[in-house]
Amino acid sequence: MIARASQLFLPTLRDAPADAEALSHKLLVRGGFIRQVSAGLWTFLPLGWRVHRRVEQIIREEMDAIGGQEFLCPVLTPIELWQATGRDKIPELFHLRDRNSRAYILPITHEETFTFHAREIRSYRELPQLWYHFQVKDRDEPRPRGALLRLREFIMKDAYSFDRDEEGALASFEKNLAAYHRIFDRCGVEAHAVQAESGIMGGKLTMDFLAPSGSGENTLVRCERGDYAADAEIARGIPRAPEFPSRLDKPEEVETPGVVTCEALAEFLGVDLAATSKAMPVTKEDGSVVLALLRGDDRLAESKLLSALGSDSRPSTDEEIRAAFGAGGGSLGPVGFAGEVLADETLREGQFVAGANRDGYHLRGVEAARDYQPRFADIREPREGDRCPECGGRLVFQTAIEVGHIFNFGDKYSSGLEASFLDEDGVEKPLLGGSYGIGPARVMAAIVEQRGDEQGILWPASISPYDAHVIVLAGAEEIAAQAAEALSSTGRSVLLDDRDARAGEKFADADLIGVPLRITAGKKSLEDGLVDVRDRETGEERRVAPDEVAG
RNA sequence: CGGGACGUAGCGCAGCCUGGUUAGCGCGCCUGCUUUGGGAGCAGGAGGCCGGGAGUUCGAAUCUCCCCGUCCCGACCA
Repeated sequence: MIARASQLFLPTLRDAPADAEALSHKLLVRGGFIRQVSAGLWTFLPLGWRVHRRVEQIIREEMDAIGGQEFLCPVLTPIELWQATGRDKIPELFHLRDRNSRAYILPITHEETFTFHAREIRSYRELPQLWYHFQVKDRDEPRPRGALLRLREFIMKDAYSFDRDEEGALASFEKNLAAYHRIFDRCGVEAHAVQAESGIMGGKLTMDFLAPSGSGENTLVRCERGDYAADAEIARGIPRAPEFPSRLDKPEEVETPGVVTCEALAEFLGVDLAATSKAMPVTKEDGSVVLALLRGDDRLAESKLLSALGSDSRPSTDEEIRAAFGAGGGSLGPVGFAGEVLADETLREGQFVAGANRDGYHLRGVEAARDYQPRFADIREPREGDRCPECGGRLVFQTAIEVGHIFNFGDKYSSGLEASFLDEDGVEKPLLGGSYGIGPARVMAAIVEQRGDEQGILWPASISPYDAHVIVLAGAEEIAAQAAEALSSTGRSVLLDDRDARAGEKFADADLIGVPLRITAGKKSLEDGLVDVRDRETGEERRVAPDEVAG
C-alpha cells in the first residue's frame, strides 16, 4: 500500500497550539494526528486513526489469543440497567432522554450491558467466558486535560470475564494480566503493573498499568532494583530512622508557647523533625473522631486513611477538636485521648514529642503501647528518599499515565442484574466477574510521551502509521516510486512524500510524524541509482538500491 | 465546584492601559518567476461579526456589566 502525501489530509503544523502543555498533546496536534473539537473531545485525523487501529489490532490479537470473543455493545443504554446495579448515581454519567422521555445514559464502562448478556449463561458447563469490545465511553469529566491524556469521550477496549468460582475468576484475572503485559510489550510502551486503590471493598485483585511519562495524573513509585512498584497513593516507603533524644521513663510535659507546627516544635526543642509526631484528627461518617497520628516529617495519605478506616472521613472541625481533646490544633496528641488512635507504622518504635492536649504544651518521650494504645496502619505518603519495603533499595518516583486497569468485581453486577447459573452441585449461583480495560488513545499518548522529543515522535514499528516514509526530492520521482513499490510489494505500508515542497520541510515533517524507517531519493540517487535508508531510532543511514530497500 | 489565565485571520502573537483613519506582524495559504539533500528569494494577492450580548460615548478590539468558550492548578475520578 502506497499513500501519496500530496493527496492525504495531513495537516502538520510548525508551531504547537499555545494551550498545549503535554508533549504528546503538542506533537500529536503538530503531526496532524488529532484535532480538538471541544474540551475533552478530539477527532482522530487519518494518521492518528491509523495508529489507534494498530494499537487496537494488537489488543485484539492478544485478547483472542486468551480466548476472548469480540462483541459490539451499544453506547446508548437504558438507565434501568444501571439502576439495577446502583451505578445510575455516578456524577460522571451523561444522561439523556428519547422523544418519549425514556431515560438513557451514556456508559462510562459496560459492566451492566455485558452482565445483561451474561444472563443467558445457564450452566457451569458454559463457563468460563471472556467477552470484549472496543467501544466509545463517555464521561462527564470535571476536568478533561492534556488532549488524549484525559478525554470526555474515548474508545476503550473493555473485556469482561465470567466464572463459576473464585478459583476460576483468579485464573481469568491472571490470563488477562499476562495478556496485558504482552500487549504493552508489543506496543512498545513501558507500563508497570501495580496494585491499584487501597481496596476499601477488600478487592485484592485490582491492578493498574502505569506508563511513566512527562505528563500524567498518577505517580508511579518503583524500586530501582525492580522488585517493587506501586501507585504513590498506596505505595509503601521506608523513611529514614529518626534521631531520638535520650529515653524517658514517662512522658514529660514541656511548655511550648506559640508553637503549632511540627517544624516549629522541632526547632524550638532542638529535636529531629522525624522524632516529633503530627496529630490529624478526622471525623468519620458516623460522627466519631479518630486521631490519625504521623511522624512530624510525614504527610497523610488520604487513600490509605480511607482504607484503614473503612469509611470516608474529613478533617475535624475546631469545635469537634476542642470537644474531643480539650485543646486546639497545634497541641494535640494521643496521650489521654479517649477515641481511636490510628498511628502510622513509623511510630511503633521510639519516643516522640507529641501534643499534650493542653494549649501551649507538648509531651516529650511519648511511646506507643506504653503511653497510648494505637491501632497501627500504613497511612503516610511515601516520598523521595524512602527505601523499598521489599529490599531496602532506593525508590524512584515518576509521573505516569494509567493505560490499563484490571480487576475482579465478584458478584457486584451479577447480583443486581440477576445473572446466575446452575452449578454442578445443582445450586443457583451468581456469576463471578472480572473487568479489563485499556485505552488505546492513552497508549498512543504514553508512547509519544516516552519516545517523543522536540523534533517529533518516534513510533515503534508495531504501531507506526506507516511502515516506511519515502521522501521524494526533485527529479528522483522514478527512483522513489521504485523504492516505494519494492516496500509495498512485501506487504509494507508506505507514506510517499511526493508533495511539491522543499527538502527541509519534508525532512522536518518526517521527523515530526515519526515513521521509524525513512527512505530518501534525491539528486544523489540520480547519480548512483541508490537511495538513503535511515533508521530514525539509531540514526543509522546506508545507501541501498531501490529494489532492495525491503530487504 | 474553588483559584488563576486567556479568547484579535488556519497557527503563533501585537494593538487594549491612555477610545478616534481602511485592525497589524510572523508563519501558513493562492498566483507568477527564480530556487531546490534539513522549514528558500522576489513580486503580487486572498483571508477578520477583534468569542457573544447589553451598556457608556459623537465614536468601542480598546471602558463597564453579564454570558459563553478554552487552558492551567486544586477538589473530584467508575
